[in-house]
Amino acid sequence: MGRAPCCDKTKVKRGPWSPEEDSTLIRFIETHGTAGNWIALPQKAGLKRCGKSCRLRWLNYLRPNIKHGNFTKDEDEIICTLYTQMGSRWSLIASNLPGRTDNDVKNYWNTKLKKKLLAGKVISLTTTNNYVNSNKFPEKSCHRTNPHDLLDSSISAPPSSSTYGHHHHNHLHFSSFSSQPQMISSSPPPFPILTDHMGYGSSSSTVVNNTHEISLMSSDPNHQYFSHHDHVSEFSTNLKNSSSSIFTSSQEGGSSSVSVSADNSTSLAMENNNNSLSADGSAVHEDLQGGILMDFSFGIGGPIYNEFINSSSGIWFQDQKAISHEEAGLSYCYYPNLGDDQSSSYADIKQEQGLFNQSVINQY
DNA sequence: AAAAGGCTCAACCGCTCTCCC
DNA sequence: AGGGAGAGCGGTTGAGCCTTT
Repeated sequence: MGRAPCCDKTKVKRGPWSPEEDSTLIRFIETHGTAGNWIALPQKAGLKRCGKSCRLRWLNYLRPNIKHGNFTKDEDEIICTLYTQMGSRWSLIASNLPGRTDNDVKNYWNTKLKKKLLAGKVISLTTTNNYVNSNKFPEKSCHRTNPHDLLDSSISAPPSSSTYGHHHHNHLHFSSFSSQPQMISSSPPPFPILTDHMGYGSSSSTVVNNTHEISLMSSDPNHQYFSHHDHVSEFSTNLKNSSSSIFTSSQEGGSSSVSVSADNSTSLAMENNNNSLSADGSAVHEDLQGGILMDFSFGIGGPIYNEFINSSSGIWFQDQKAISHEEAGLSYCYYPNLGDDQSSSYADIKQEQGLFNQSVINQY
């Protein structure tokens, strides 16, 4: 048995507010305040509205100093950071953004920011960030949301038995696809980590007519998209000649990717905020030693893609821990010939898994 | 030009929390 | 301590606008 409704739904107006209703509500509240009783307010104000509707209209639209639209990059970062810290607690998140309402932040997240995140265009997430006033954030009801909750996920490609500390051969075993995410290690990787705390973007590398193409998207508004065909062959050579190198995109919230052509040559794409300087990887791989391709931190990263075998997989790192796609909240594939249909992508990957293991892992 | 599909966001719903008697 | 009522919150909806075909 449910709770009694707050008002008679048949006797109150619903739907969009008219300018007249808005001005009536504004005038009343400016004169009398809410008196701490929204339920009684509409009758006193002469509005044929539910008290909850009045409250919502005032808080989300009519009260002074409300900002709408045009979220700034800083606001993006705050929202994303707080979301990872506390989950969808929109009112708390909004309380850290002057002039923003919980409804606005929620809508912005659901319609735009989540997509930006998927595209790798947002985020500088730092574990030390603490925008939250702890007084407003009672531990009692605190729930943290794992990044994988950020996004719908239907593919999991957990690198199940691999360890990333093996320096001689790369034991990236994608032994089975499981619906359960599997942590492959919880220890920090035993090698240097380059970190670009400013960078966030995305990258992809594909093979077209047996030629590697690398594309990058930068957070730099002047270099939103660029490609680095010129560096590919040189870098591919470096990659092939390195029997035990770690290739890291080394950025926070950025990404890296690899492509493998039919002749088993490879190319690597990386993104960070320094755009072209490290886009071909040359600036970041020289000092590193190890055995696998990876991406650190929160970003979309580490996908390994081979269009000839129609597969995609990879390893993600978050807070220097190896995690699966699903744990990273990134278990999707938007690669052209996998399509946006996540379920079919999963089927494709699953079907081609064995071939994928052979062709790709042998590169490292 | 029209239809279909996608997107946005204000508004609603129903639940939990908090306060007060 | 228990219960009722209002406030607050997050999830969801759907009308209207925009874009694509």
